[in-house]
Amino acid sequence: MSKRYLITSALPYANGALHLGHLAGAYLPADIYVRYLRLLGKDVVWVCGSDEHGAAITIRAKKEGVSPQAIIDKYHALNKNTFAALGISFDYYHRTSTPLHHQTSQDFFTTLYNQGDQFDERVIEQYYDEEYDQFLADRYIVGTCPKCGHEEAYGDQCENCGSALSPLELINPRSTISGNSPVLRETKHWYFRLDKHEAWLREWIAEGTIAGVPHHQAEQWKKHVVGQCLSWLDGGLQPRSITRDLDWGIPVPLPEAKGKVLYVWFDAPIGYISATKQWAQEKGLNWEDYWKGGDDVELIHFIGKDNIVFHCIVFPAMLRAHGDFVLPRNVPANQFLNFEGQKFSKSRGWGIEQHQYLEEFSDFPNKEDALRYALVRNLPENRDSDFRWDDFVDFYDKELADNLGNFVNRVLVLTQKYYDGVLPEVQVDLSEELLSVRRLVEEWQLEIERFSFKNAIQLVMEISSFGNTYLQDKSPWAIWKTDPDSEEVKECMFVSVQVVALLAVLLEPFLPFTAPRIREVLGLAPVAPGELSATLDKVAAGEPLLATGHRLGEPTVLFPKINDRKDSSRLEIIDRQRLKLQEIMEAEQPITAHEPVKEEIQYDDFAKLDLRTGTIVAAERVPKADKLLKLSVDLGFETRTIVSGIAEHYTPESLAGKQVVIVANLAPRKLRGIESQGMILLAENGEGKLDFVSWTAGFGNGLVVK
RNA sequence: GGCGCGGUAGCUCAGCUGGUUAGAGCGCAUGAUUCAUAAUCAUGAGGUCGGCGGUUCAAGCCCGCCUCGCGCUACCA
Repeated sequence: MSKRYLITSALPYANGALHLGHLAGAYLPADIYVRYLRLLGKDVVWVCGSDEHGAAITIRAKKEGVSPQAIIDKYHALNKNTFAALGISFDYYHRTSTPLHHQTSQDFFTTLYNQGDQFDERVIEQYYDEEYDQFLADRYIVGTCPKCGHEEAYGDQCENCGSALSPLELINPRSTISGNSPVLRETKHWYFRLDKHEAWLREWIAEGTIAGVPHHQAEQWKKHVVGQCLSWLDGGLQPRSITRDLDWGIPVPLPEAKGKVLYVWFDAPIGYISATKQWAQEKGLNWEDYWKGGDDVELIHFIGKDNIVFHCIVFPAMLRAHGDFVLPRNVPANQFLNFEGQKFSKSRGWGIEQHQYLEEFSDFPNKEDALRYALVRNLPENRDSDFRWDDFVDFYDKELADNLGNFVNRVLVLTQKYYDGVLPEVQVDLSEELLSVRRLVEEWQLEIERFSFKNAIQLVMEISSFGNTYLQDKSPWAIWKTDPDSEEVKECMFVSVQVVALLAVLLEPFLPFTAPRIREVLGLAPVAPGELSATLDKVAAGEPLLATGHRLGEPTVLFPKINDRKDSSRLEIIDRQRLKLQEIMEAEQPITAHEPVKEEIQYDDFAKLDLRTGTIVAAERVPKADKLLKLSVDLGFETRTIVSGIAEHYTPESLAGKQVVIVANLAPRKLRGIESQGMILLAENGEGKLDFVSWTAGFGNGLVVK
């Protein structure tokens, strides 16, 4: 029996939009993996959906004066549509507010409850709002933080100092519903006996075995995942409360639990199950084949690192407590993506949300794949990484346009020119010509199966690079000039076209918008499920992907460059983003205006510097450089040529006669082919403006500054 | 405070179980080339692998201490 793959991505919480960090964390990697599996013709289902319960949603609804239902409807639709627009190809995007999910969660609870030993009942004291006659969830209580004195700390956390709190710790607690001081009252809650699962969980995570029976290869899990889990287990597992006094959520299915709902963290992962049920129902399949198929099922959870403990400890414990369910074979959690060096922050406006990207880049060609590529190239697979617009531009221009796009284009153009787009007949041993490509493809497959998508996409680019190098080595254009019937040229073009055809398949998981366009210019239909298997076989056997006589389509530009001399429109889109960030930074400047003073040095360190007075006698722009000016500085005893990166701040004409201070003993350095013999001193303020360190005219050139 | 993960070329990052001269891309320098989206190709410069100490015939990879970043988690109740 062949394996079935059950893939999940963390359910987005339906009270807000998702930013690029979320996309890079749990959705894009999963999409790549799932598309890869489908290309291999595997039996795979990928589920996700909106997580729509919890106090945060009711509070937000109250604040905005709308119903919780309105909130979740809005964000469910937004997130679902945005994912779809970015090519995130879930098999099912469900939601936890559906009756099916409620029923599934209640059944799950009841099963555990009926076992008798999975839950504890505890009566605890909790704050109660007497005016509104209800218990207050942690988030409904504010008060003064005992650690930092912040007066608006929530019952679960102080947003000022970040410390985790319990409502009982707050000084002067008040209800956010009535504003009154709440009173303590007894209430009953149910606790999941996580502690009873500690032993097998440790073995499962550390060894990858369950009661000695192999389940997965523990060393294939990411280090930070295993590390954090073992750290948690070492701290000892405690029974965990799974119910809340709240009116928004899934009612606890017990007669004595009126007014109580399942804690959102309990029902959310069950959402994976209900989503699969719904999908299977609509497909006429049996959901249990995927969740209860034992060793035939590969369950993979894609999440961000904030969710590790939940998906590696709590949810597996729930699944095993329930019985029959499979456990995740791997949880390839990603770390966090930062944005231009800082964390995404909605309140600061720092970062960009997925839907916002699509809107603001609406005029950017191939914007979906441009974003996907920038993110894959920089996935936080093993540590936090950083999204920068500079990288976005570089990846797009240097790799997508110059390497990949240009390769495809030159192959197509040459083949059209020489053979009217029809593949010539050749005698060529592809397994020999494409030996290195074959190795790269094998490596590519291994990397994907190790969840190393960053490596995998770079291997694809190496194949494209191989193509460029191959073309350059053969230089068919040189041969063709004298011998248009050359066998060598035919072979070269035939082989090159095979590489393009291969790229179109390998790229599909990463660039699902571009891959079909390449197929189109090759005269092929979009790639079909399972086609990768056949492709890999052909590559291994040295058989062509496109045969002699195949007719290619007309070449088109896949990626028009951002830095394009004739068309600045794409650069303008990027520049608007840069400007936005600059404005945020400037608005915040006054608070963090000064740079920290550097490490202490000794007098001798200072004495090494030879600073001299000088006068700029001539200045001119450096050709082909936006920022550089070539300056001639009179030091009295000699005139130095100094290249300085100030062209964006000063015109050459304004500089002649300017008194400056230079570093006279700095090692010379060539910039844009001109040797710069020193460095001009300037100060830079918080807004990036510059000013010269100067001296009074007439005092003298070449004098030592100390 | 404890624990986990990370700190590798100017920048962004690879380096699987310790093994000869530490890798890639970008940037920079030099040269070649012109089919192509001013694209491509070759060559080169550049690293005390966060710091100190230790184990080993041999350490970026192992151990200890320190330091910085990210995260988890406590305590002083």
